[in-house]
Amino acid sequence: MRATIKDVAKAAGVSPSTVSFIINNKPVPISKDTREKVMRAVEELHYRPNQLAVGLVTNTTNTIGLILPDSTNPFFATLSNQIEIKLRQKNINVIIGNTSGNAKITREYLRIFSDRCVDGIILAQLDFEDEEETAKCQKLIHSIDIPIIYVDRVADERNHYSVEVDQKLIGYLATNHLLDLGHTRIGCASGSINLNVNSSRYEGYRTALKERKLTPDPNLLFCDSLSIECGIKALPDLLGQNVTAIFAFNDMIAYGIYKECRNYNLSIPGDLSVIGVDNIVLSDIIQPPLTTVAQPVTQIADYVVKGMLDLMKIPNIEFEHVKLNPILKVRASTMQAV
Amino acid sequence: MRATIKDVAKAAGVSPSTVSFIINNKPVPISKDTREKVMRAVEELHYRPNQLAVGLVTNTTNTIGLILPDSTNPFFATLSNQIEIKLRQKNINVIIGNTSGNAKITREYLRIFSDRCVDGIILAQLDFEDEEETAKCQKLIHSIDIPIIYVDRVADERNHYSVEVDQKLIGYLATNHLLDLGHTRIGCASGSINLNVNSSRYEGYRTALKERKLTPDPNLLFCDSLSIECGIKALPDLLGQNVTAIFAFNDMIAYGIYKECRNYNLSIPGDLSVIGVDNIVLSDIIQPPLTTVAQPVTQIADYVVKGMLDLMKIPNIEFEHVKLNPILKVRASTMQAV
DNA sequence: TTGGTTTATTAAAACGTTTTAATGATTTTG
DNA sequence: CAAAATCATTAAAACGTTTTAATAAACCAA
Repeated sequence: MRATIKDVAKAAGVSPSTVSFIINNKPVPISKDTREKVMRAVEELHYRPNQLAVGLVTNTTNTIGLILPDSTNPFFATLSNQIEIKLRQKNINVIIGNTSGNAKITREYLRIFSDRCVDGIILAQLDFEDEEETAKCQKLIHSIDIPIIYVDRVADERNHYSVEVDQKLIGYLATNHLLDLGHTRIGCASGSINLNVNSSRYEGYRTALKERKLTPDPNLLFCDSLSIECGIKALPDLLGQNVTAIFAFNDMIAYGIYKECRNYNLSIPGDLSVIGVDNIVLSDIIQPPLTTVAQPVTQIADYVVKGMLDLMKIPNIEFEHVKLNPILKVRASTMQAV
Repeated sequence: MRATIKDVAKAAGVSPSTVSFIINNKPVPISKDTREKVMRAVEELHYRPNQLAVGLVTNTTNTIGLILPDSTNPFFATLSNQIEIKLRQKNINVIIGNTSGNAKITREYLRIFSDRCVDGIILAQLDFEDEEETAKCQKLIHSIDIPIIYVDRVADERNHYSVEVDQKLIGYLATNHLLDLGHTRIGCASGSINLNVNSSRYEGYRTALKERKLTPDPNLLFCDSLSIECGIKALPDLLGQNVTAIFAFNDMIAYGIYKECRNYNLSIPGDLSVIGVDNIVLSDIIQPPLTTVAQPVTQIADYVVKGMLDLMKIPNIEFEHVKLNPILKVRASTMQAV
């Protein structure tokens, strides 16, 4: 049986209050003698406060909830890992909820985390196929009154603290790189275009084309999901449109294209240039190494954690909207158009 | 402000007990009328029970803690993802602790999870460099009296429920495959040999060699960590020993070897056969597709979840020790020795 | 000495639930 | 019709903490 504060109190011959004051270092005068007695009892009984009880009375749990689409995706895996490590140093624990990008599950986790009295929530996607669903989530977020930070996949709203990467710029950088290499028919392999991430990247793509007086061809946009399968499906479709390069909206999609290129006996970048987004660890290892637009994960995590700590201190602090810049990593999957 | 059970009781004109009985479907007679009044009040106030309070009195939190070395590693990412999804269906949440394979952090998480009254702990590594540290962990586990399941990286002990993959068989299968192809000087790129996973795999390797009357050469064992870096370091070392094939103790190590082979202008499998362990998603996409020994992640997760649910129902149920078989996936990174 | 501080400690309320035992009201039974 | 049984509801204790206000003892100044 776990020792309680009463057990400690009894063992030390003092009251529970005294024990509480001592273990929490409250600014209350305590005689040297009792302090020692209590500390000894704590040691001997291996006493540790029950965090449920502590949470109930203090109304803080030193826990934050992290809601993300898929921790299997290396980008989110790294992000959540970094967040966890940084928060642990502040004695804050992380509960994770994977939503598969599903609005219902997102709401479920919002409620669950709220029921558990987390001190804050980090939300990595609030933006769904169905606008109505998105609205429901927003409403819920508003009603559960917990500090919240949006990260990475940010909806268009200014009522929350947010940390994001400039998604348009991602599209712009990727497309510009391909244009610089002389490509003009550039396919896009995207996730659902109803999602902000994707539409923003696509917008960046269009901007880059227009700057060079090129007209974006809507047939060059293939939409599915941000996964390997998308790449596999996109390749034949886009080849049919005679593209010489593909802008994959993330590295996973690019991997799918790599895989399918083998079936078509196409060489990258000889027959097709490919550029991705995220700069997953393996993109440097895959053959040929993948040119990609990196999102500064560590920096994101830094800002998110900093923001969360601020928000926990001063709940109605003025919201910041951090926007970070992506970085183009040129490797060997893109080359001059012939 | 969140509504409490008292608020609901007041709104419905009944006592808190009545509300509690109703929302928890207790086998207590309740008039149709009050039931309706209460349900209406619950709806209107958006009442949801505070889980801290519930946990405090019921002594269950519907939470389990998952302790693993590194959720960034795709194998563990998939494992934890699967576990989370399956447990969510039983209304159980998962708290994750990443330890980086560090015994101190492991103990810290054990204590934290215990403080939070998790209903069970799934522990994916209990086996460290330093035996003393391992012992300390064991002792701690014993003292916090919470259902626990060991998974994947299991220490040599029979006092706990465990789910693991036959690690010796992994080594044996990998080595046998290379031997079948005519390789005889086979290097090993391993994580620390003091860890059970690695020593077992190495033992399987030795067994396979001996079965063919070959003497294992200790110089062919390179030890570092189960990461890309290990592969990068291992390659020059093992090439110095004139190996024709390398058994990488996981796929990440194999990726490191792939990467480094480019610097040495070596072709896989032409100049060097490589086999990995884990069958990470990307191993099928990397060029050449990696031959590897797969661990049945989904099955592991199934057994772990099943075991945990059993254990939560009957804490002193007889311990099971599930041992699953690995599966050899032959792809294109291994070929006949010349 | 008296009364005011300071020092050290504690009793008791509070946090939001569940659960046991008690209480009334109603119905059934003999 | 009284006693017993059933039905519907509630009061109060409990879970393990923190925190406020109260108490008691020791010290000090006038």
